[in-house]
Amino acid sequence: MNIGQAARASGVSAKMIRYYESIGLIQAPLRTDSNYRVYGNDEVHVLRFIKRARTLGFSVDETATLLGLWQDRTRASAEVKQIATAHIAALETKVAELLGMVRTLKHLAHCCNGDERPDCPILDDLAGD
Amino acid sequence: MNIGQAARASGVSAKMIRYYESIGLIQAPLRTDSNYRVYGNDEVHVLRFIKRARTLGFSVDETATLLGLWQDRTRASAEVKQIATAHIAALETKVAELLGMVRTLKHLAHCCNGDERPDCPILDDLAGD
DNA sequence: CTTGACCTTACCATCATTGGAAGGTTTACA
DNA sequence: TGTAAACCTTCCAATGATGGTAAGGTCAAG
Repeated sequence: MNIGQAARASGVSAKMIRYYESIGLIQAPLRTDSNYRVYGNDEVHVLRFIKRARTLGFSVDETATLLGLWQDRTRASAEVKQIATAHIAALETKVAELLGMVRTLKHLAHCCNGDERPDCPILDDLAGD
Repeated sequence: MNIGQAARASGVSAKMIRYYESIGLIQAPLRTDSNYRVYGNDEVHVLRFIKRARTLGFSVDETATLLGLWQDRTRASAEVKQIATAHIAALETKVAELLGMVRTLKHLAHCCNGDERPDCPILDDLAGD
């Protein structure tokens, strides 16, 4: 399988596959005589694992750790759960932050006439008035 | 006022003040004979405006637009409200995305024993099993 | 045999921010 | 007056994850 086919099969772009290889997240695959990377089903499986982890918001570093645990048949599920739980907490912190912004902005937008007049509580707030 | 004092007065780091100047978000200030930047209260006010806009999650580009509107006394508040409203929508989209991740992860974490055994529904999900 | 679709490496850009190095200036204190 | 600390200056590099592009080699179908 060429890198393009592996990309289509995994949902990870060829560009990112090369990048993941360059940072050591995945192993360098064998090459053909003409220097093309060659992938098999196992590699695609790994790429899909990575894709899914990234989709769930895990950083590449966390993904590397999860990948290591996945490939370690003697891992304790507690370790995985701990990473997931910490990630959930980080996501919830982020959500709370964003909701704080939303709350403030909604209040300001609600107070703003939004017409042709220049008076604008949104700008007043930004200016600290 | 030196850049360090302006930084302390505005909450924007000296580093970022120089950066904002370099990208044209703020005007280049006067300099002393020894080439030090000199700021006054107006400049600090602008920096605080920028700081507040960034805190509310506006991009630097959006901040530049808001700054322009702030300094245009004939602006229509509708224009500002439109930007704020669009930004609220973007934030809410992001929140929904994150909450989707949280929902999935909580479900998986709930199903995972989190003990010394290797069986782990979290990894199984990531692997696509 | 040519054409188009692939592959390769090697850069550059994004976005906002931080860090550091190397060197000049100002201030405070002995 | 000397000096050391705390400033300031510019320039360059890195972050994280990805997209883009350019220059060149390869493969497969017509």
